Amino acid sequence: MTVRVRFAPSPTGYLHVGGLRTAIFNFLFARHHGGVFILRIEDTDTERSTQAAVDQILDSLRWMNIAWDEGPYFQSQRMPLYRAHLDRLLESGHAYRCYCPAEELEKKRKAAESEKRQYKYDGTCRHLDPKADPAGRPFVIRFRMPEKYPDHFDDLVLGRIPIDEERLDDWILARSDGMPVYNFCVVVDDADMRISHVIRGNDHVANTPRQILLYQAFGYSAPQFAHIPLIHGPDGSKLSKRREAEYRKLGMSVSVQEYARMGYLPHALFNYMTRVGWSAGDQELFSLAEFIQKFDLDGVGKASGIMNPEKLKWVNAQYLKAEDDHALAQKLVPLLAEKGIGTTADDRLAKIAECLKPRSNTLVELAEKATIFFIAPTAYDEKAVRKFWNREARAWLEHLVEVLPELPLADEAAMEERFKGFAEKFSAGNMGKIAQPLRLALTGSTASPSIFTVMNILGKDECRARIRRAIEELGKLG
RNA sequence: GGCCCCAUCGUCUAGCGGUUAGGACGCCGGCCUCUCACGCCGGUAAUAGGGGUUCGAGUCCCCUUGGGGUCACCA
Repeated sequence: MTVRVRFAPSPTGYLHVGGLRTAIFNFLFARHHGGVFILRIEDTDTERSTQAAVDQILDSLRWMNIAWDEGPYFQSQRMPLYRAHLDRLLESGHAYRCYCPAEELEKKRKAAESEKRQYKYDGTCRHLDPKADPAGRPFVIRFRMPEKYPDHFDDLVLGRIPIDEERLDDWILARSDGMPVYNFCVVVDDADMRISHVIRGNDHVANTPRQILLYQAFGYSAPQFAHIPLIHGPDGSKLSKRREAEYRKLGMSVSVQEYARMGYLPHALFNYMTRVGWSAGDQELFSLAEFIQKFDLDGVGKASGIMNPEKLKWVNAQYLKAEDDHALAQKLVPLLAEKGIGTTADDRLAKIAECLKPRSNTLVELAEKATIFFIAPTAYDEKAVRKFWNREARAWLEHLVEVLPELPLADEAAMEERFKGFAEKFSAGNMGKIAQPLRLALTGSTASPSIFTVMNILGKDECRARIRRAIEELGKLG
């Protein structure tokens, strides 16, 4: 049997990380088994579905490099298929028209609630003669619960799930406007698309019995179900778009595209998300090829996980360090442009990326640190000024400006040798005593890549200008 | 509240009857060092509780507790 799986988001907003994880699990499962990964947009809720959301979801998936093999299919374009299936159920008696007004049903529901009773549809229209339909009156289509049904189903990750205790009534298949409802469309579509495995969040387990009954009513065999654990926010509850403000404070988000904005690499996000709820021994970092080779449902745990932005950051830092310097430069260009720095992804920018990547967790951080190579410091760290800019420092910086023309800036190893000589002369061999005042002059702070790398990237002219400016400032200190 | 699911360090997890309960993030030390990082070395920290089963339970069963999910003419 060929594996066919699908990711079926509803386009009511951007792609959120929980959905992303479901997409990843399906994608990896398909690739691992040489199967087909299908994308289906569940837009039967015309009130809430938007084209903008569809675009955002597709963009996020593309950004994550999660490529689908079929689709996207849109449920809104498959009405004839649903109609035909509805008719089939109506004809076979597995469904019937219900004319109960929504308000009345709502009243009954409220009543049940106040009496602390479980609400169930009372079956008012269950035994109406289908031929005696009161023409013109609005109706919904309900499923006719069979007498007999399976007492459980087997979930690939959760195991045996009982359904005999399930609260099942004659639920609605199609709204009064004729639009079929989610629980109906999934089944028709999954059957029509010959889905072999339904891998989805375990917030869907309660829906599964109904869907299984529908398969049964149609005479279709049901796919295998795999309900993966949800990902929760730091407070332990389901990730919610409404909590976004709180998440932002913690350096996280529910929005996939937000991670792009925050400077995360798509594969880092991919790696992190996959590893919550799935593992293969002690390994933390996987290439896509490794994920495909190792991913399977038996590695999926049952317990839900909590999103940990700190670890995501670490994973991202790992991939940042491993990223090619020119590729990084490429990604940096637009971020620098936002800061008003116009540059191309040249060798110089690659060199900047190289020395900054072990010092950054995200692309945004990297771009931030990179500015110092384009814009001379306008202020100097006060504490550092007091500590490093003294009379000796001034003498040393003045000497440096003088000998600058003959220094081999491009040869960092040779520069280090020359500096050892300077250290002997100006600070009794203490490299720190000459490096720090210079670093302060060049960058305005006491933290930067190797001073030799900084000089190399800046070049002689820029170094001279910055050092002179520093000497000037130093002079004002008296 | 009914029903369902889950339960190993703060977090992600390994473990699939016999381990000094392992790894990772974080945190704390140390090393490296021109600063900051990276890296390396070390440390901190867990089997929710109670009953069983067994020669032997993190591993199997039951109960309690805790957490989560779900109860629409949403998906």
